[in-house]
Amino acid sequence: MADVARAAGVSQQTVSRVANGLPNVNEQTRQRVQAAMQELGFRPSYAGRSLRDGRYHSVGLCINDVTKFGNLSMIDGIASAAREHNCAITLVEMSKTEEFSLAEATRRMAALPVDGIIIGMSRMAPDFETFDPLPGIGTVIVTMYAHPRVTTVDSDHYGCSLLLMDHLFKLGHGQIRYIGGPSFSVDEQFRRAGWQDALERKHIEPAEPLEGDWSANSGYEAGRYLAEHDRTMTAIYAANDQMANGAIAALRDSGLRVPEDVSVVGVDDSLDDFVAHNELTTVRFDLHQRGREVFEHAVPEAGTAGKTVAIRIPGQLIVRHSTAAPRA
Amino acid sequence: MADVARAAGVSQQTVSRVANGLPNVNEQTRQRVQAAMQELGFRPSYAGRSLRDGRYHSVGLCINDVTKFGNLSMIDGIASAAREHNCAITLVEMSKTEEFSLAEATRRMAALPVDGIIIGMSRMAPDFETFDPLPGIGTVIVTMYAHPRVTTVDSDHYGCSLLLMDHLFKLGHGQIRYIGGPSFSVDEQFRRAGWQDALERKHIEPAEPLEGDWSANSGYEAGRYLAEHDRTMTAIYAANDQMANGAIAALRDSGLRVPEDVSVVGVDDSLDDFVAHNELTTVRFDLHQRGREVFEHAVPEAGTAGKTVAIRIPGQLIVRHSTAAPRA
DNA sequence: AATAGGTATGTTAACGTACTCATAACACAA
DNA sequence: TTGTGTTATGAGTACGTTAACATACCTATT
Repeated sequence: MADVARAAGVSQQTVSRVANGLPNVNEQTRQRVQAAMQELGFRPSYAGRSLRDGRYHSVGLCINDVTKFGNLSMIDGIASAAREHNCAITLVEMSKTEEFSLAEATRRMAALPVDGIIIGMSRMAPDFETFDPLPGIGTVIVTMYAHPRVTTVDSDHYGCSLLLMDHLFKLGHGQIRYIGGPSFSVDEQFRRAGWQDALERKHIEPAEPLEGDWSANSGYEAGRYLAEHDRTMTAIYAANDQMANGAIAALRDSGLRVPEDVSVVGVDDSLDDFVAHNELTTVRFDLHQRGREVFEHAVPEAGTAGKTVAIRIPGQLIVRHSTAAPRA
Repeated sequence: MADVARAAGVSQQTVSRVANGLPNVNEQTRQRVQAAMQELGFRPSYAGRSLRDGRYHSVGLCINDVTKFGNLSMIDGIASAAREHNCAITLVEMSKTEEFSLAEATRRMAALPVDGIIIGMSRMAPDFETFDPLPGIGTVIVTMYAHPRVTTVDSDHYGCSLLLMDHLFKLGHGQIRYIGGPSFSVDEQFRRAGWQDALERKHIEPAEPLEGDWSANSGYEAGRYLAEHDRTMTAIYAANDQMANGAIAALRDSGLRVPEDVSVVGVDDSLDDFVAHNELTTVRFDLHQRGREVFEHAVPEAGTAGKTVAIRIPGQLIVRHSTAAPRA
């Protein structure tokens, strides 16, 4: 910047004014400075600016595995919210093997150019209870668990189960079999709790839940098992669409029709790109809204700052043709 | 930092030494400083550090739509390469609507804390030919097109077609129908060129290619059309697995067996999570290797810097059970 | 006793920016 | 003429860090 100033025969301050498009610069001077900038290939220094005004215009996002559907949708939602605020995302992917703790994640993120910290907690962190956010920087954890000192935001992974169960109950189903994700997953824990509570509210003893790994193949195996072992089954709730899709394939391979013999529902509404004529009844989450909530609590504009809240964004039931009334 | 120094009764420099774990600090002093840091909640300033040593430890990534398979895999691959170098990713998602130009993308990225710039060019930019990278910062474009002044890296979207066509030729197929992605897509352009060249090398006039939008539904429609209009067809090459999956469903709905009546191949190896018993013959790309190449050319370590290259990373043929010899 | 080599610590400077305040020139009204 | 306001520009400063150099002291060797 000093070089540009010298080349244009003005002060550094005038260069700054031109660079930022501020008023009160003579038109001739402006052109002279711009020519000098061009000449010297001047680019304002991000570090200098940030040091000066204390903002980075970027929000930190720490997740463990980019490719999981939940995390991908997180990036997408936050990216669009960030763009609306003219912000970038500073992404750190934690090693998949390494032990994940909130303290460690926070420590890593705090060393980066971020105005706020977002941590995706897809499995319970060992230090969740005791965790204290760093003072002076907005912190949001994306998870269903509430925390007394940190704002948490998530899609409502409990409520989605209630929506689906209610839909199945209204069709006339009683017992509903459950195919869950891996038990360490927070999403799984809440989706499953919703299933269980919904049944218990109707005084139905929940039948043994099955555990998959979110993949279609694991859903297939579970579906196969149920088709062979549960003759009275009329409905399956798979905790995501991928497993639901696998379960449907298994039922059909076992000679059962969907939905005439067995109804199947999933969660996420993630099949459209992969499966033709997607007929699965599911719950769709508004991931952009979640992204916006997460972003705005992590980087509070003047005034928004403040107390710890726990935000749960409801999903929307999408009824297609994988559900019907049970056989008489 | 000055506050910490005052509280601990030492100089700023000593605080710096403690913060960075440098030697030559008395054990007692170290503890005193650390106590003061704890007390005051000291965190080193990213801006100060960057200003001092001119590095950001982050690489910029500019893409248009996070959710597309190609872009997601880009994030994943680069994230793992970045982590190996103890780097973060500064992600900017360009508006999906806004006109995309390399100059604009570069301008945006250059204003961020990045040691290198990576631009995903999934469709041809209007200024590709005339584009000049900013001097002083490593720039890589992820695309199949080569550029005289910029390093470009991509999975080999041309070669994958040759692999698949060769596989089908060896099984005894002649004419092979093509279901492509949208024609503005760079990946599509090269996959299609590979299909066409492979046929022409065998002196087979390529039959009219069909255009989809990468989704399973578009593959279904194309498959349906082919089943009805091409009685002699023995093989379909769909430019991604999702469309291939749709095409297979269409063929079966039309009473054709896969692979007995028609062989089908795709690209990406992306179905595993979504489809049980995935039987599709396809090409898998090593996205982590691509990520590593991209990263290392964007942020050249001392010595690696230099000339413009064009790197094409070959895919690997995965033969499953959607392909067989044609009917006699 | 003088010198050399190590260890612990402090001082200075520079990285690039933009705010605040000061100054200068000029126009216009009283 | 004097005062008042506007516009264009410059000077000074502070943001937080760390390399390089300087100093002080202590120990071991000659």
